[in-house]
Amino acid sequence: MTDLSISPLMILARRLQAQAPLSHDDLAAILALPATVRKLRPAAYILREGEPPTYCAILKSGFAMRQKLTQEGARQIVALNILGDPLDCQTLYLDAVDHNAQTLTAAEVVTVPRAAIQQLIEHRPAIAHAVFVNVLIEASISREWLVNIGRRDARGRLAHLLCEFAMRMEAQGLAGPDGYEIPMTQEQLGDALSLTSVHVNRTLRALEAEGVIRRTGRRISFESRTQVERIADFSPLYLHLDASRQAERISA
Amino acid sequence: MTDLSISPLMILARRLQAQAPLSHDDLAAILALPATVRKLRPAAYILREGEPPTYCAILKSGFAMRQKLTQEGARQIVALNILGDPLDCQTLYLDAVDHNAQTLTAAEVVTVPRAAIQQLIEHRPAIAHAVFVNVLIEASISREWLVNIGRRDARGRLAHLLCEFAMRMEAQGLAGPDGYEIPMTQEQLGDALSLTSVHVNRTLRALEAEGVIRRTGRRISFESRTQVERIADFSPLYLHLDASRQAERISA
DNA sequence: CGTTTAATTGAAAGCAGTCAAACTATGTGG
DNA sequence: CCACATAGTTTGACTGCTTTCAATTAAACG
Repeated sequence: MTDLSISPLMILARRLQAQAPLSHDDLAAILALPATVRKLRPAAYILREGEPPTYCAILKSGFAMRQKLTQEGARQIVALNILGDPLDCQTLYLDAVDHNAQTLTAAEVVTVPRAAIQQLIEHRPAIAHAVFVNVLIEASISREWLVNIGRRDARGRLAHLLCEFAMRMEAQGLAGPDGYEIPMTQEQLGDALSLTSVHVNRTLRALEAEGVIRRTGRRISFESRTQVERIADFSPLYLHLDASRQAERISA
Repeated sequence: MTDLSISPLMILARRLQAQAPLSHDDLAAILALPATVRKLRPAAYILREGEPPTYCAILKSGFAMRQKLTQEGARQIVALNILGDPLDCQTLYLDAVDHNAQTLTAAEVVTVPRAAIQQLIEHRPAIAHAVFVNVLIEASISREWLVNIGRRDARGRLAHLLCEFAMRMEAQGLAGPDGYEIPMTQEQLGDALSLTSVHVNRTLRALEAEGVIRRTGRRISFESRTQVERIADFSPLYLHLDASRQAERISA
């Protein structure tokens, strides 16, 4: 956790190392990547649907989302991203970006040319493995989101998002027992959950009134984590955190 | 299209070749994989949530789906698979299967040990590339499904599925201008679209009454493809078929 | 401070769900 | 070849969760 002199590429290295054990050579290769850091304001676009992918961005600070818009202008948030998440491994080998990526908060992004990442993957199996795992976990999360939006009512759906976010934040050391600040408006929560902001509001207050969560501004904490997880029908298998934790232990 | 003597692994080879140009050596390596063919009856499980992944299955004939169940027993179908689709590249590098895979119809599946595929990927960049593309396209489809379920009403949602399925079937040569037979009951359609079978029925009949689709049993054909695509807000970018087509042209 | 954005609340409307029943197709055994 | 069973489709009436519309309050920001 020394910080100022740290290479921005350490963010990427840490994430990949969490997914597969990397050799010193692998690490060195990652740290030798050409990288630039960009500071972004809230709601800034990182990727736009339809454009050809040219670089890969990793979130160094702040929060981001991926979203798609329908013809009628309705927005569906299809993923949330936090510290260390790569933002366009999802189009690493595709010829067009199929969704938009946008910051939720002010954020810093480490940018690496796509070709450089591709080369790394081609020559270093361990890195290929780690990137692969990252992509697979994201895919798993979006399957769970389908279940969440498709098969749970507003209460369960919201509770599920709160549980997922808590667990992912905790895995990055960004949340503790006192909860976390959720980096989105109730309207954005609605866009992620396919609810209106009005109903998100009512549902949040209902969970609060039930006494299972507490809120202070956008800070969420759990009065009874177990209760919320039961309401959410939450089982964390789909996050595949064990794999990461195991790899972390190995490489630690 | 010579058929009887054909190796079941040609199914896999064709699919991968459609995603990235493969050398003769790559092809030979694929065809040398240890493979077994299994015949499955309708509704047979191919993968179960929670079990450790041990092999990779490719659909040789028939149709399959991936689904997850909630605690309350509601089912959400999160993906549909047709000829040539690999069924568990989604857990190729994960330690637990996070969803169920099940046949829709009678089907044949080519089964390859996971370790063998992993080795191939490690030693052959072109194959790694092709498998990666497959996984990324699946992820893209599930993002579009999130939009579909989250942001379109029953009419648009159903129309969208009909368009997507038509296009994917056509890409595999399984559907022509006379439409295609959709390999699922209205209840299963409902499980894929987050609708009840009752409402799927009403919506299908409405589309038929509108005069934009025709139905004979489970055979669907389009009276006006353009109209249906407009209703569905369908734009095929997310299927990333261009990449496949390009690669096919190159390798043809 | 004034202005804008976000959160909150109430009342009414609507899309899809639920429940229940009839109808059709398919398949099986006698 | 028919009677029966089973699975799937179709239809109607009613209910309800969520949306829509509208207005108010609170918070954030320059």
